[in-house]
Amino acid sequence: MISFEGFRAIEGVPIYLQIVNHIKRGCVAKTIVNGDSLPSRRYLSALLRINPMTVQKAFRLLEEEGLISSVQGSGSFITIDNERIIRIKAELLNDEIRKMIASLKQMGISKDEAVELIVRQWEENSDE
Amino acid sequence: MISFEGFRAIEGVPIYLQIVNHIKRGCVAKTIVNGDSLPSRRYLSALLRINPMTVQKAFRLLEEEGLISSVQGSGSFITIDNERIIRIKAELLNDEIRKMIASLKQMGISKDEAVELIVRQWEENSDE
DNA sequence: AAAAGTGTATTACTTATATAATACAGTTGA
DNA sequence: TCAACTGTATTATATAAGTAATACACTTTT
Repeated sequence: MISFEGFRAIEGVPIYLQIVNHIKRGCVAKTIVNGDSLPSRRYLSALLRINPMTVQKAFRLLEEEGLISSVQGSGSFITIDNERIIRIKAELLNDEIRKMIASLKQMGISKDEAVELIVRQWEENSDE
Repeated sequence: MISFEGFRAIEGVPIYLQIVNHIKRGCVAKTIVNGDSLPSRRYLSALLRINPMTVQKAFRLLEEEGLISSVQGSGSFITIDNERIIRIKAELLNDEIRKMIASLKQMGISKDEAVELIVRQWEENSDE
């Protein structure tokens, strides 16, 4: 069963998208693998204290992308292969880093400054 | 007059927030300084091809934060001091880097991998 | 003075996000 | 069998984001 232990909602980002990203990032990190079962919509909505329909929206998107498969009465499970994971990894990494670099450049930060700040902050947020 | 030449709308982020951030980041980068005048709401809305009320919302937020001052009939201009800029810089940098690190950690990326990816991508997006 | 520019305010509409309450259909397991 | 779980569907409501049209007050410029 896929875990949502470390899941922390971020304000300003739609929760259904955060659920989608949680799954995608887990696949990239190999903490989620093909065949893994997902918690039920009702269970997850109770765990995250959100509406079942919000979970349903996230699961529907994942199903439309072909990352999960759902069976009425039974449940949902991961359906993904390595080739797909590699593409998702590249896509997520590129988006995330590109946005941050664009932002820091707009702030007049140099490459070396950026690396310095990132290295310093990498350890700091270990426990939060 | 503050320039919006390099302004590129990012999908998924409210435009009024992007305008607010454009001003804040410009202040941090010192490309925008105290006393600079802003384009009028109507002019900027035409330039960015968005509704004047969307620009108004961004300007209202900036005014509520005390970063700009508006005079009816005349225009709007930047009102900010160095102490404020330092605080905004720390705030923006921290938020941006923290979010990226959190995301990359969820993807199982190591610190060294992250630095490598960022350094490589830093030059690549110079001309986009 | 008057036109043309400024900021500001109001109302209405569309879409997205999230919640809420039900209902129905299929599977599992005691 | 049947209760308890699954996924799925519908309808309604609330808030935020963004667009749209219009109006008014003020300042600048001619």
